[in-house]
Amino acid sequence: MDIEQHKIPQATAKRLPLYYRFINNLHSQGKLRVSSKELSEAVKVDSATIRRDFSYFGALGKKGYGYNVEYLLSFFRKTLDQDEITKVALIGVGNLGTAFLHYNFMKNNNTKIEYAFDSNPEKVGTEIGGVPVKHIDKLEDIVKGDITAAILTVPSAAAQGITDRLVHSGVSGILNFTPARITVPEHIRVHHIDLSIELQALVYFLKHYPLEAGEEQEE
Amino acid sequence: MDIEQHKIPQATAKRLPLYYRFINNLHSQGKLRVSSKELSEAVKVDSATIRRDFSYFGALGKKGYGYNVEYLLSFFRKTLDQDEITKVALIGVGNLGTAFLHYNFMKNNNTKIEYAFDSNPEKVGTEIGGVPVKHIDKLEDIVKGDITAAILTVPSAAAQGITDRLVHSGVSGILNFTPARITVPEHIRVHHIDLSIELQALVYFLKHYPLEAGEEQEE
DNA sequence: GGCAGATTGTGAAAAACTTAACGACTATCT
DNA sequence: AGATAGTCGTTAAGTTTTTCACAATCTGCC
Repeated sequence: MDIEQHKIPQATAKRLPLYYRFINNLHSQGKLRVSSKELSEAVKVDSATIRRDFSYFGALGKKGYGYNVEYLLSFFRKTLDQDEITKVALIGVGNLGTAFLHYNFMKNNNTKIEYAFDSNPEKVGTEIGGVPVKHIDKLEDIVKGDITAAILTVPSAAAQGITDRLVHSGVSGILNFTPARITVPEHIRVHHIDLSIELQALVYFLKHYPLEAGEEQEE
Repeated sequence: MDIEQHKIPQATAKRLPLYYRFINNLHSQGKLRVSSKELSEAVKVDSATIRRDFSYFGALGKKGYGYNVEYLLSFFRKTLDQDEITKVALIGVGNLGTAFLHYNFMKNNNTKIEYAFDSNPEKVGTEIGGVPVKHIDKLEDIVKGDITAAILTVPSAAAQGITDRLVHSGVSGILNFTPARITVPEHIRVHHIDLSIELQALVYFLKHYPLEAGEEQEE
């Protein structure tokens, strides 16, 4: 089964959590069916792309009818949540880290932030958004063998050092919010999200790609 | 000149701010020249892609030599900063909003957050990261005609309402950090960044696309 | 039961993006 | 001066992603 999964395009994989959330919304609103066109308007993805994305998983809909929300939801739950919850650690309880901890993650979600780490003694020992804050010195002890992924919200000067310790403690993925581009062994996956770059890119697009009626938006 | 700019692929445009920052770093480290290979290792983008990206702007480098850091920097400054600074407003001074305000934006940057808005009377009137916090009721008065883009860091229930007010006040771009997919007229550009989806996508990739030696990383 | 209208799933084409490969050129070493 | 190693810009090939467009087929109504 894992072999076949490889046929799902990465672009599709990135949209799955988005679909999942909106289907969840529809379900809690009591909606029974939805068409690719409706969904398209809600998530801002072309309806043909949605149908194509869904089709990678087989025939989830019915012609002339659309998709059954209940069925779609249970399908996504099975596909995305897959067995067990992924345990995550968050490093760096500044403003950004705190924002993450307050996010209501467990809703519709296959991930749980188990621990946060910081070096500030005023924060260590407290609990934020239900997540205990540990001292950064304990990183290896606590993470080792138990945690799969890490969210990196430390100052960029500390990024590579903490990364090395995370890799050494066996995490397989890092969500890097620092401006530093961290270096990791080949088997570790890193996604970078850089707030400053996102803003600059938006501004560049505003200046150089003014939207005319009919042009579409992208992520 | 603006007409020709349209030939730059969007994928390239998104990488420009990243290149810009690293070239800046190199420059402040006193480095005089850099090759696409070196740069590739620093920013984690294939060296051929970098050469291709740069080439959209003409011949910036010298064969057998590489790129002159000083020249590259002045070129990017001209291209990205383009005349004047873009004025930005931030709506919602929660943890995420505060993180943004503390970001050192003006460094290497063509954008400035001029005002923040919130409804909390304890925050209104203060200044965070050098940015004055105004009451949300004043949004239209202050934004109108002066502000080009907005960063939306409000609770998702408020997202569409604030969006409508921003559009009405004449902003052309919105960086939306709420999980809601907002609806705007066609001439307004929206970039969505959804923290929860980023985490879920990372986890999905970890489970279904385990990295082997030789596979590459993407954003 | 039958028909009008709706909507999927997908083949095929187009578009967008990345990567490999190489000719042309530079710098430096001996 | 010639040899060597390094590097760009670009052509061409490859890959991935999006979009079009429509037959197949289901629903809902009469």
